Amino acid sequence: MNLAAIKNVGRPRDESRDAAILEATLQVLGEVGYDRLTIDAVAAKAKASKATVYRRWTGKASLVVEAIQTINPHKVPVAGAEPECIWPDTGSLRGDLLAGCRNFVERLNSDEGRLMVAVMTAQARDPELATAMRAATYDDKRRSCRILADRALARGELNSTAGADTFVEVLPAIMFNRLLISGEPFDEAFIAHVVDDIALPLLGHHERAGKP
Amino acid sequence: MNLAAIKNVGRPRDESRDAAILEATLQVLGEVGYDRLTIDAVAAKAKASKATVYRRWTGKASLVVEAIQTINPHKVPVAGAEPECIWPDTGSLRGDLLAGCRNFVERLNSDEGRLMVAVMTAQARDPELATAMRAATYDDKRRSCRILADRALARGELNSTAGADTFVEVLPAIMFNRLLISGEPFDEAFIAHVVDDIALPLLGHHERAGKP
Amino acid sequence: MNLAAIKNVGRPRDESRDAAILEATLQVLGEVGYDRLTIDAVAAKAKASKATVYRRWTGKASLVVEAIQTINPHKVPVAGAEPECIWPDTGSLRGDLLAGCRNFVERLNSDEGRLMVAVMTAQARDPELATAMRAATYDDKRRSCRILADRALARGELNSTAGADTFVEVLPAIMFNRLLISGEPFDEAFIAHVVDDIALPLLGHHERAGKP
Amino acid sequence: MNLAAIKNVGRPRDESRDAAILEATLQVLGEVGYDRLTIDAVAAKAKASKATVYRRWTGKASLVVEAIQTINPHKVPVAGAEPECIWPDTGSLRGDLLAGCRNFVERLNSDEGRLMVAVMTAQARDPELATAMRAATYDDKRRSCRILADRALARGELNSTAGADTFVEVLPAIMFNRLLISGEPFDEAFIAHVVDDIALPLLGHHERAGKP
DNA sequence: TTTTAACCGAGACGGTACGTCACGTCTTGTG
DNA sequence: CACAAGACGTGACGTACCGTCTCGGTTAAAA
Repeated sequence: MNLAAIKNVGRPRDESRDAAILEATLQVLGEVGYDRLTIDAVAAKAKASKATVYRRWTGKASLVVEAIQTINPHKVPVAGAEPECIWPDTGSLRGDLLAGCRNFVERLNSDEGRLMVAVMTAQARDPELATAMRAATYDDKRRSCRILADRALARGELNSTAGADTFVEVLPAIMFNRLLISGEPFDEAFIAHVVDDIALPLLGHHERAGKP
Repeated sequence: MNLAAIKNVGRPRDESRDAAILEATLQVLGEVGYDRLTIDAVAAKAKASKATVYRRWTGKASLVVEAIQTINPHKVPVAGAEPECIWPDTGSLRGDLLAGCRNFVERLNSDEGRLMVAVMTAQARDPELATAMRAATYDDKRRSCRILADRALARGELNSTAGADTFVEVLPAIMFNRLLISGEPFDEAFIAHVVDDIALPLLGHHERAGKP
Repeated sequence: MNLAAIKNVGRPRDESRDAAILEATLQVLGEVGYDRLTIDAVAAKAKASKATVYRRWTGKASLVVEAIQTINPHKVPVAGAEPECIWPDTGSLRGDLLAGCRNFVERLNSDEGRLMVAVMTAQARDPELATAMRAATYDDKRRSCRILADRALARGELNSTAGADTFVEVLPAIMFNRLLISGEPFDEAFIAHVVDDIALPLLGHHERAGKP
Repeated sequence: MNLAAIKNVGRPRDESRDAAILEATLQVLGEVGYDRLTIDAVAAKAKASKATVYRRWTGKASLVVEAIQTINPHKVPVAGAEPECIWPDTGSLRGDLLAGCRNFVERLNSDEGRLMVAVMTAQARDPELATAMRAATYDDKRRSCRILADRALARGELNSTAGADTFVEVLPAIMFNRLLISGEPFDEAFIAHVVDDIALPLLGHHERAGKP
């Protein structure tokens, strides 16, 4: 695909330009949103040229996707590497769920949330882009949920894996639905609701320690 | 606001133009998607002028929203009117759920599904579009779910409304998540899974007639 | 070719834009020359959009040619109209020649000369453009020379048309050669040289009144 | 200015690159003309790098000029050397003129003519290019004309140098005018016309041997 | 019946961003 | 050092839509 990359001839790409352009992309994205983001603005902010941008990315969509991915680079799974869980182990299932949801909600309430929304909306246009976005957000969420369920099984808090699959399926759906469709806010009450009314029942964990 | 409408002078609008333009909008939307849809293309296909389009709609978003709404016009609740449920009453909760999900899935697997994806994914860019789309799709789904739960309560199949709210929240989320994010297909197995593993447990309906 | 022009439908072109754009073209041409002239600069100066420029002209070349032509619009012969001679009748052949050459030289030494040079150089690229430029400059010059020769014949200063053709051929060649190739200046000495050493001999007019 | 040339250190320039690049320049020039000729295209065709081109020439203009000059390298006068006339000595003025014009016309009708047109028309944009082109084509022509006139004087065919200067001025002008402006073809009739109706009269040679 | 005012189609208008291309320079690895 | 390869910043290109604005020509209610 790229002769220079294979044969190692010619002036090598200045990798620092990638970083500068992606950084500029995130800035512009935060300032004006996906729709009003222009390649010219990104290039100007990165003190790069449009040609350099187009040499590396096919257009606005792929540029923005990669920019988003740089926020949590560890979330993109490396082939063969052990999936990394970004959610802390608190010692109990309910504690893990609350901590995990809080962690996710925190990120969604920050710039990253707005950026995710901006890019999510672009995925229908480009299947490749959809796959990349899904890996960076949705699949990552599912992996984290799976790890939480496994921890609870290991602790003996759950006695069957039956509900785990459903939980892994439903929780991210609830989260992204609120983010992308209903648009309702993420607050502490919502977190408690998701954990106690949705996650724990689906997991078959009926003794609620923290909600007598 | 509209002198002609008030004073009733001048040439009246040709209402047939609305239909032609909305029809053209749906065609273009299906052909190239929301992003590549242009007002010029819609006007050309409808043999209308751009001025006529802009006389009636403020821009692409509102035009597309109204076009989408024409697909299931009865779903847009008229103020003061009783919300209409498009899901049939089969006599049992599980039957209602299966029938309702099948109905929805059928629509998603048709052109309407593609159109919804096209527009849904664009809603983050335009709050007005988001609200309109939500009313036409998501809120409608929630209404239908609510009615199903109420029917079951009336039949005595449920003895508490506790799970109903959660059910109303989760089921549409699952559906839209699959449509917009995971992209997995909608098939009969998925419908059964949603009904038996998610909906009924959340509703607190543990006796499953069809799944002993 | 142009539906609007034929069927007279749609918003008619604002002819005043043509004038503004051509005027702006001449200004920019004078300021930075043909090579550094950009369509953007012309459009900006004319307070027009690039689309408007490209709607009327195919590119820089044709735009500039037409702009040049506006300088001496009377020189473009109207079909069927009598060719108009821009050179004055002084009463004698030598006087006519001196006056005619002075008139031409005067124009070449003004902005028009620079503009002509600028555009002449573009003609090799575009045959159509070459034809237009030739009509506006070279053919016009030949016409004027022909009229001068006819006047002299009518006055009895010449007794044969033999030299007239050659004169009509040579004099413009000498002029344009100096303008485009040798680049030597046009001064009074050059004019006298052309008239007395080239034009009159070729015309077979050997009695030189003013040069005993 | 050039350390390597002075100190004779480092890798010496590969002189064969010059030839390859100039050859490629002529090819590209013939294929697409001066305006569409790009340094990238030349470098690619010569399998050279742009850096190598720019190391030797300042830009498109000087590159093309030198390429053109390679066509008739003997025409570029070496300082101090006797100017060389490329027109044969036939023994008579009229014979010399016919032979000289035929020689020139022959070259103009070949590739060289097209190249000259391509570059000539671009010279107004670049004074350096203009000077170089003039030396390679126009001045060369004038030199040849001067030599022809001198031969005739030596033979006694002319008895005054008065017309020689005018002849030297007019003949190249007629030639280049036809090539660059009027675009009329060069044929045998034109050659005879130029010799008998323009050149010989201006030279004051009224006995025409070959045209009784 | 005439007037009036808004409608209609077509399409020109000033803008803005697009993605491409060529420029002349710079930066690698290899000889 | 020269060289091939090719990335770099720059800036113009010509195109495509945007939303607005004129045109000439209906169309129907008001005068």
